Amino acid sequence: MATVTDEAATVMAAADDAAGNTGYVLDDQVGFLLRQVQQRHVSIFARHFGDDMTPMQWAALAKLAEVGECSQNLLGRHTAMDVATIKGVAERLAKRGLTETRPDPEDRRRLLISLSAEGARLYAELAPVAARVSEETLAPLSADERAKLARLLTALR
Amino acid sequence: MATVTDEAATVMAAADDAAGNTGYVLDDQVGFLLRQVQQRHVSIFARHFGDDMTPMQWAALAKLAEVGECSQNLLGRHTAMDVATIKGVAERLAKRGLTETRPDPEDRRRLLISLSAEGARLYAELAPVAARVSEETLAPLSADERAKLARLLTALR
DNA sequence: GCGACATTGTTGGCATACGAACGAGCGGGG
DNA sequence: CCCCGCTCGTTCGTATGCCAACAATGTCGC
Repeated sequence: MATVTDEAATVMAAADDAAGNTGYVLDDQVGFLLRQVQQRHVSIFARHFGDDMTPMQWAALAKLAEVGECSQNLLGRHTAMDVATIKGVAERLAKRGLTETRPDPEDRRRLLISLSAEGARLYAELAPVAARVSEETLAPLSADERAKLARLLTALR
Repeated sequence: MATVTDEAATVMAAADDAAGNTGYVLDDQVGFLLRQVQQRHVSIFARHFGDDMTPMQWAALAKLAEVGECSQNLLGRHTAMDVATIKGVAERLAKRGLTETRPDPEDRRRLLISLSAEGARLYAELAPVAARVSEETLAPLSADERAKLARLLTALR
C-alpha cells in the first residue's frame, strides 16, 4: 500500500503528465526558495544598515568582535567566506578604518586583523540594529517556528 | 515566573556579559544560516551540473519550459531576478543557443524569449539531475522535516 | 637540513546581485 | 491629439562569491 507521500507524488506526476512537463517545478525547489528568502533578508538588512555596511562586511566585523584578532584566512573560515571574498571584504573594512592589520610575528604568511577603536564602537552601535534585522526577517514566524527553522537550517548547513 | 525561552535568553545574556559582548552571536542569525545553506546547495548544484550551467541559468531555463515564451522582464519576475541580472543570464543562454528571442509585435519595448529546440532538449535531459540536486540538499532531513522547511521558507519568502 | 607537501595570501576571471540613471515606447486623461 | 506617468530594456558602478593558478612560507619526515 502506498504511503501518503507516494500518493501525493503520484497526483503531482499525473498533473505534470497532463501538462506535458517533467515533474520538476522550479517554485517548489529548496534552492529557489532559499534564494528568495535570502533576497528578502538582504533587502531588510539594507533598509536598516544603509549602503555603508553590507551583510558580508557586518559578518566580518561581528566575528572580529567575537573572537578578537585573528588571521585573514581564519576570519574567512569563521564567516564562511572564500579566501578571495574575505580579501575584498577585509580590504574595504580596512580602508574605512574599522580594522587594523599587522603581520603575524609567528608566521610571516599570515596577516593578523583586529577591530580598531572606531570598529569596536561601530560594532557596539550596530549590534542592536542587526538584531532587529533578524527579528524583522523572522517576523512572519512564531517563536516555535523560528526555533524549528533554526534547527532545520543548521542541519542543512 | 520566567518561561523557558526567557531563561535561555537570560543564560545567554549572562555568558555575553562575562565575555564583554553585546548578546549578538553571528552564528545564530538567520541570515548567516541562510547563506551557509545556500552555499552548500550551490556547491551540490555545481557538482551535478558542472560549470556549463549555473543555478540562475537553470532557473531561467526551467521557468521558460514551464510558462513558454514570455518577455525578458516577466521571466525575471518569474525567476526572482533583477532586470539587470536577468539581462546577463538571458544573454548567456542565448549565446549558447538554448533560447531564441524576437521583438514583441504587440509592444515594441518587449523582448520575447523562448526555448530553442536544443534548449528544450537540454531541459528535459537535466530536469532529473536538478531533482537529484534538491534531493541531495535535503538529504539530512526526513520527509516531515522537508515539508516543514518548505512551509517555513515559503512564509519568509 | 632538505625536499615533499600543506597553508596563507594574492591575483585574474567569470557570474551573479542590485540600485540608479537613461532612452524608448505605451496608455490614459484633459 | 498631446502630455504625463508608467513600463521595458540597457548600461554603469559596486560588492559579492567562487575557482584556479601562483608565490612565499611553514612543517614534517627522513
